[in-house]
Amino acid sequence: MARGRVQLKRIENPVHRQVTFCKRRAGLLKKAKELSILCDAEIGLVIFSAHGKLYELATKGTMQGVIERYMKFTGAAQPEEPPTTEPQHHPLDAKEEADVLKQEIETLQKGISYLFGGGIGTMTMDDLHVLEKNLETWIYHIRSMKMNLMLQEIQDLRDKEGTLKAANKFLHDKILENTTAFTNFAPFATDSTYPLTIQDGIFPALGNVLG
Amino acid sequence: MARGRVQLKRIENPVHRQVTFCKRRAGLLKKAKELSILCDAEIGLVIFSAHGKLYELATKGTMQGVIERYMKFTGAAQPEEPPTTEPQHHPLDAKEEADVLKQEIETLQKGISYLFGGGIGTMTMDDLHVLEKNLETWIYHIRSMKMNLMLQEIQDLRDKEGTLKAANKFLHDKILENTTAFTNFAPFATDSTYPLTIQDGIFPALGNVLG
DNA sequence: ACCTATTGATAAGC
DNA sequence: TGCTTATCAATAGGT
Repeated sequence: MARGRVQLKRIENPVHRQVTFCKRRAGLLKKAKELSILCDAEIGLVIFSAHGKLYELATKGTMQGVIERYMKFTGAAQPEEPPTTEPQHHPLDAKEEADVLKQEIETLQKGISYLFGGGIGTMTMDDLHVLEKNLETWIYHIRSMKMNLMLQEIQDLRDKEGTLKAANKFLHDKILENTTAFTNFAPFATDSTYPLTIQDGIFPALGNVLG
Repeated sequence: MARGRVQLKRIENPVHRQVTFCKRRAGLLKKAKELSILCDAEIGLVIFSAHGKLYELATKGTMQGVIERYMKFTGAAQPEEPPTTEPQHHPLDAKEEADVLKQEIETLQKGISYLFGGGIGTMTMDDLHVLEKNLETWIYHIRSMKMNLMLQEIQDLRDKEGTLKAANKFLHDKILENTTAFTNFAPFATDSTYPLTIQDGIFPALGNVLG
């Protein structure tokens, strides 16, 4: 790296090894964060020092989440994880659905309180049945709302696309107009081959899927 | 790093993003290996690309070993080995998903034929139970695939947005360049107030919702 | 994929 | 552990 090449071999001097470990560990964690941010990747990094100390980094969630996702890929069993009982906060920008979501979360909390307050042992079959139905209803609403939010984003992105395309056309027309007026002085206009259009209809079947 | 500083922000241009991902991923894996060798550390590194592909590195043993060691440190329950449910499909692209979808539809049709062919009256409770389970599985897969398709479209629309913004900037710069050269003959250039930018971050919380 | 100008990381030294 | 600096490594942009 600096002031002399480094052999790819265990550093014998314990002081040098410790210093290098600290520096390179920081560098590695930084690089991992950068990769995750720049390229939208989820990264889990676990480092055990020679002495057994743990250093970790998980982008886009928790290390547990990364491990579970990894497990799914490799086909191994997933670690048992208690279901998240804490209501996730959704910092949505003035969305009407946020209120509905909060209401649904309250419903869930009531169910949780009900479950842990009374204790499972004291619950009758009817109680369990009611709770089950409530949970099913809740899951249904959550799924619907997730769908709606995604559909909303798709629509807004399409709107953005339309606006940007219109802006492009406007600017392009301006260049053409200028070219017509000052042909001799605007040679650049003819080689303005920057892509102005993008394929449409990439997802013609989405309507079917979403329907 | 080189030839211009890099913003610590998601790279919008999908081509640049992919290229940078490949390069930096290789660099990160190399750095991790070096740290492990030089400083005698055990490292587990898991990288999921934005498209869902998995890249991993485990020094001094297997990733399973790293995960188990990590679990011991954090005190979380260790993964129970046995029940490998299904060979999970790799991240599906649109075509693969379409094929799977067709196959699932055939499965549904078989179920429908079964239902109406034999008649409900002739079906045993076991038959109904099997059919129910199949339908549940089918619904699950359909929902997953709908989610994936929508996420894919969101991603592609974001990519489109980046490209269009880049095109806008190019055209806008051309106009400015032209304005500088022919100020007296291009009065239009100064009232070129067409909106060139659009707010970002409209859906900052989508990750939470989708998670 | 390969090339090179630059930036970023870091080994030594203190 | 932190700071400085000489030097090497990583890599962004281009071909």
